[in-house]
Amino acid sequence: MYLELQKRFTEHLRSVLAAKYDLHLETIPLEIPPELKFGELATPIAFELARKLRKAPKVIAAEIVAALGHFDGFAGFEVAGAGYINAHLDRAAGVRTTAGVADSQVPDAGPGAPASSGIHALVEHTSINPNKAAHIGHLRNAILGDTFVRLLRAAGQKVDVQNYIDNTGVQVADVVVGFLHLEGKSLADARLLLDELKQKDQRIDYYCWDLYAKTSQWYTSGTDEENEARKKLRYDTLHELEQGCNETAEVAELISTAVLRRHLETMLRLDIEYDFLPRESEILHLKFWESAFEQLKKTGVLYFENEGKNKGCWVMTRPGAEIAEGDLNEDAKVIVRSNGTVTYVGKDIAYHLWKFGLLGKDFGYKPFFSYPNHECWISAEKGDEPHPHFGGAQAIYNVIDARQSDPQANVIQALRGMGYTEQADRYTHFSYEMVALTPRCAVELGYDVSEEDLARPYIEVSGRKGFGVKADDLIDKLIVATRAEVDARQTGGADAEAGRQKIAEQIAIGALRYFMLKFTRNSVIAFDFKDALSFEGETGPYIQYAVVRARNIFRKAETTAEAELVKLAGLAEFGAFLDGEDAEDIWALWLRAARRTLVLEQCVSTSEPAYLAKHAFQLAQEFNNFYHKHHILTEEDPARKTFLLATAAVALRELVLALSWLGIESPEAM
RNA sequence: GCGCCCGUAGCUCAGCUGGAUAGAGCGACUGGCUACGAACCAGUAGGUCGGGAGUUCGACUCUCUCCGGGCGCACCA
Repeated sequence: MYLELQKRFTEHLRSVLAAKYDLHLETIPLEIPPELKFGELATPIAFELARKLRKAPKVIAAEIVAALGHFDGFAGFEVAGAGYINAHLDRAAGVRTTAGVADSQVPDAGPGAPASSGIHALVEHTSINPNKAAHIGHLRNAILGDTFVRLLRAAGQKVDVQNYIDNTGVQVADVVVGFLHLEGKSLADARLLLDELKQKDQRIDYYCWDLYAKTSQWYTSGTDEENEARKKLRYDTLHELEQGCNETAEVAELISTAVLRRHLETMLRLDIEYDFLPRESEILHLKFWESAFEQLKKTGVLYFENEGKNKGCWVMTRPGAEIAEGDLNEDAKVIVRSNGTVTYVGKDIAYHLWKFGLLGKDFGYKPFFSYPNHECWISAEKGDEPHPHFGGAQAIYNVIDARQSDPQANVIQALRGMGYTEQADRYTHFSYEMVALTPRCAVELGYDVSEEDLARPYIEVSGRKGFGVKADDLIDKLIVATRAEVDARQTGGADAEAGRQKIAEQIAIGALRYFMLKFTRNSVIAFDFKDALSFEGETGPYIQYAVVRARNIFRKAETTAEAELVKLAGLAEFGAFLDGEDAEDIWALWLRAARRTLVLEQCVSTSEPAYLAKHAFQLAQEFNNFYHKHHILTEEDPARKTFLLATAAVALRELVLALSWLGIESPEAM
């Protein structure tokens, strides 16, 4: 409702300015006034025009207000302060629109839907190296990505979710080295180990977590001579993995696939699902690079360097670099090494051409992991038929941490250089800062923390060092904590034993997801159990609790939210309930509820889910406030009771919807 | 050396394309449960928005500079 009125106000204002001053402004600054007494919508446009029109802002504002007249949805306009133009909404009309059934549905491609609807988007997130357990840093990635997917879908976009699997990289090679050479095991042993872990209900990703840390340490723990040999072993192993069709690669395939399954299971606990898992092995074996290389040479993005330190390499100019014609660019990015092998960025360019459907090649597809409602596919050299098709998206979003912004910029630069400017413009590096541990948390976990690290505000998590909090451990810990709370409160009555575990899980996941989403993307999260295990204040459970409170009202009143909204529509007159000191907080709640579409559009256009997290919290806060002040069930005036019930109904509807966009369930009881 | 990010209340963070008196949560202190269950609510204290200069009618927001912290800048992935 709010977004719609905002647009109408802007349009009307624009036409007034055109008629009155012959001014044609592209954008008109709007703001939400600091207090409700100033109205619900305001513009400081008069300040801007003061110089141009050689008049005082107050005079201009008054002239504009006079010209605005009256139109639907607005109660009136006024000049305030030094020249603000404040718009007061027609509250009763606003309530009617907001309560309306049409507005309660997820905005689809229709009137009022965001401009971005109808786009085919591709979101890549999670992308954990399949050589160890997922940790809290990966959780931030996956939760941000999954939430953004939900937001895009809510905005009417068709979204494919991809999780890129680097199954032939050094990280997997390291675990294989550890397995074959450090532990002296074989391919047959790998099969045995997987069976054994399965039978004992143990986690292969946990096993690899330790092995990876051990191997990483092993590379540098011998004599210089030994270390040299170990390093060689490492690169030989890596090449065997890239090559494929050998026993080492088979071990890698076995272990990495098992770890990958574990990652999918971990993410499923958080309600995170994927459509497709493209793997690096297929990008290599299906020779994606060869096709990309031709295009890159043809368009002149890549050139062969004949001199300097990059002699013998195919290189590209870095973004922003200004090199005079004919000058040697030593700073160029190497894409093909002098030995003919391609670098990571090169492979990434090929992969991204595929994402936009510009490569002229496709993966093979095989089903890999079944969700209740759909199948997740994985890349294969020779796929199954029939299969869905992925790639060929109009817009892509890569959820990758901020440290990789340079390589990401290189890929975008390459696309632009090849003439794919539209695609480059719709390529979003959805970057976010890392999750680190507070020194206190690290000590608590029993890690050796140096004096130097103790003095820091936070310490970076490192899979290589085995330093971090594993995702499943954290989830387990959260569930234990929420279960204790649920039991202490006897949620659902003394005999509701069965349901309590489910509720505890819903609350635990809600707490975790909200915790990862409340921070804006570019702030480093210094992880601490105290904060993450908190269920009070600005947390997921706080919002879930507001939902439960609202539901309890309808349960006790023996009615439903939907029925009460219909009843409100039948009420001839309720404007009186929206006026006066006592009603301000009620109107504030309606107004907040009406801002949903605006918030959604903001989140999508800025790639920032945190705004929705904040919106949901504020909505819950205003509802709790309302809940406390106005006792609904004892209200004697039937019309007012209907109005109050409808208010709770809208709050409930909006809270549940906002939580669902955040990937958080709304429990029936708490 | 070059590039990016951050610095706002004791702590953790919001602050939309510059706009009205800089907000929230936690922590501290005070008060409120025989209410629609207190995972809640009300109140108090707490800020030279890292320092300085500039642009502007107006700067937490833009520019420059300095200080402090973090992360990138491979023929590694």
